[in-house]
Amino acid sequence: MTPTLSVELDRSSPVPLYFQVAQVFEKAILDGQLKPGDRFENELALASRLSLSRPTTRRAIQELVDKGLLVRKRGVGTQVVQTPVHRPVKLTSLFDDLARAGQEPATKVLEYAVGPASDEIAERLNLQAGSEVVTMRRLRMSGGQPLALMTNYLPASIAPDRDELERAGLYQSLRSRGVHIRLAQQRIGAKAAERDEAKLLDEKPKAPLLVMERTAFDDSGRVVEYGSHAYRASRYYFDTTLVDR
Amino acid sequence: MTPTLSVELDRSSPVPLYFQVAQVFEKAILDGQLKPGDRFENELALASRLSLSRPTTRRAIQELVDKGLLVRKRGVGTQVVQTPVHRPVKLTSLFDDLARAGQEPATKVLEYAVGPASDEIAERLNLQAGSEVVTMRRLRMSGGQPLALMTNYLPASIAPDRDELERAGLYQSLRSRGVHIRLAQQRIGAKAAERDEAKLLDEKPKAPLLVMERTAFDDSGRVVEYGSHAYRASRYYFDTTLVDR
DNA sequence: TAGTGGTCTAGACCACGTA
DNA sequence: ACGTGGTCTAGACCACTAT
Repeated sequence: MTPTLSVELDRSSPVPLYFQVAQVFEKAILDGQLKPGDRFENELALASRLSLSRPTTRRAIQELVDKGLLVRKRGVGTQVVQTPVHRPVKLTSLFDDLARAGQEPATKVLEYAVGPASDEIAERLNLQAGSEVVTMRRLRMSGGQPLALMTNYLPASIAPDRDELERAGLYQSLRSRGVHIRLAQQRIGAKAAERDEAKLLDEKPKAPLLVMERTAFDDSGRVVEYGSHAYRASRYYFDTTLVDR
Repeated sequence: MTPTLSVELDRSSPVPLYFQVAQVFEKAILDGQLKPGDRFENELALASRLSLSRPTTRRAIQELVDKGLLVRKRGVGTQVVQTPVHRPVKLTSLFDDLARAGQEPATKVLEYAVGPASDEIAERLNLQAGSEVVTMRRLRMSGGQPLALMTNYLPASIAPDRDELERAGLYQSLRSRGVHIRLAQQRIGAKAAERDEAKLLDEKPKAPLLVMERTAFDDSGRVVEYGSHAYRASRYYFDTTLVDR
């Protein structure tokens, strides 16, 4: 039997109603109050029970479908997925991820340089050739061990200075400068470690590395950052959830 | 200047209006009719121009935001992203991807076995221990070269037979059996090739491989497939797009 | 203040799957 | 035939940003 969850809504809150509803059910699913395979209340019944319009209720449910917690089948109904996902994919940086997981990340800034962009970097950042660009190379540590070697390029106009970079992550620094990253294109692959990479990451030369290239955009659609990262294969992976809508 | 795109709608078509609208603008962006950085028509104007309601228009725009082609900024407007994404991430299999790219994939089925599931596989497929499971090991070729070594486990009740597997991809076979995959959880990492993997993939032992583990669910939330794939790092990568909503 | 996107309402009709 | 999700309408009010 599917339990009927009590949902308390705060209409004076700035948090959207659909989000409040989604949160309650997300928690119920992850807590196990709603079990894998359980039938979910249908939209109309739920809307009526919560005194909400159907579109608002529908949007709440859709949030959970997009997160991979619910599955809908036309003409049939909505059900809780058998193995609800553990880690939703979000638009955060590695630093944020680790900080949230309580891993106490630390960053060593190996290089921080300002200068005219090479043709390749100018193109990747969508800047005119020769524009001022900050190049940074950092070693991310976690649990006392090297985890990732990260090379990033940013337009000099928005790049955080070296001190700030040491304290916070790159993304956090950008946020505090009013730059809001809204979109990222990533390419994930693998390669063998070069000699210098291996040395920095405490791996053997030709050890397998997980590599990620990322281009990040702000809410005006401008390129904010291009990064090329290499992770120790033994210590990192990417989780993704794909939904067919 | 932002050109005003003419949009022809077919209200008798089974294709949703929001989708028809989204398609027209997606094509315009990818064709370059709408250029990176261009201001996009605002919702209300577009709705009125197309004689559509605002929610329908909004949904069309949202589709393109989710695909990483547009960026919206509250109080400001909507703009075309500087470097529109080339490959949207979809819920398809490698076979579908390659077929679409005209690479003429071919699959060699190395192993096809039916038998009781091990404890680990039973758990991954959310089946009772000892349930009948099909284990398949396949080598995917592309352009005459090995590309990926794929090991998959499926409940015997829905698994395609060996012949069908050779002809079509796994996902296409499942679709033709009425199994619709709606959700996939993926974990992407890297590792060094084992001796047997290296031999099959025409790589040296310890060569870097890109590995992906995937659990796929159907529209009832049941586990349909668990797969563990290894790709030659030199020949494959994953593209993903993340959007902050 | 004007213009934009973000949210919300209260209905409606249709398509699909199951019984 | 019935119940479900999928789509669509025609409005409304609010929050944020720039001028």
